[in-house]
Amino acid sequence: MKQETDGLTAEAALFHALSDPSRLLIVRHLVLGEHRVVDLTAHLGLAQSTVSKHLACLKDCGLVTSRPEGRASMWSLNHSDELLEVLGTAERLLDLTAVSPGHHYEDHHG
Amino acid sequence: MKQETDGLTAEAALFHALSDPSRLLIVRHLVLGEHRVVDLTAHLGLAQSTVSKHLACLKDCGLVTSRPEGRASMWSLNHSDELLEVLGTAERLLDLTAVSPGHHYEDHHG
DNA sequence: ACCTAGCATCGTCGGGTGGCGATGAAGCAG
DNA sequence: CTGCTTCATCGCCACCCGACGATGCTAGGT
Repeated sequence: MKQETDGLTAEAALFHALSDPSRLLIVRHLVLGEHRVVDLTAHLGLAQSTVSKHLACLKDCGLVTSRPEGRASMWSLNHSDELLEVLGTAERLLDLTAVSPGHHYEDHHG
Repeated sequence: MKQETDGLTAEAALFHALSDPSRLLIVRHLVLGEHRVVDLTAHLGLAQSTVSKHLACLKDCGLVTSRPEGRASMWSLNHSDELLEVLGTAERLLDLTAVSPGHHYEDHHG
């Protein structure tokens, strides 16, 4: 029998990982390639401990991976294709949602 | 100019709306069609106030809409196609994530 | 008019979470 | 070895959030 509840929780956890602006910023930055914690720290303007915690959160969901390189850790996305598809579809959904009130819809759908 | 920060916050809010098992369950139930609050209440086993709050949350993100019908409110999904695409891609991402790297398990849930 | 059904909202409470600084381990430079 | 850098973890704090019950409103039934 299929564990709907379990899958639901896992899916909720995945979305939770993406439900924070800082983490989204981290993900978008990792799209560009591997980055160290200190790089993300400088880019986000957050404390190093905060960034590490965010990375741990993303790692728990399997979205990112850390590769040790000397004293540093190189972080990168795990399944960037699917992840970007999720983000892209979400943005499209936002575009559809963000229609200004009072603005009437034009009936040509592309 | 484009407010990246604002879009980020909106996207985070969208994912936040999907980051709760109860809300995911509501969405999946609304896929089947319109439903009243009391129906969802019975289906989820949650208090009516809780369900109303979840629906308000989903409504704030533009994911659902309420249509007044008598004393009741019929709730339905807004952009079910794109929303289902987001959920589907997320599940696919979970499938990829659930596999430990280096160890290819033969047991796939299904 | 009166009661019931359905719903949104408010107040509350316990747990979860993001933010920070401090600490300690691990690796590079001298 | 000493010192510096980088990072993960811990403790703390403020805030957010999901859960509930209670309240009040509206619509339909009698």
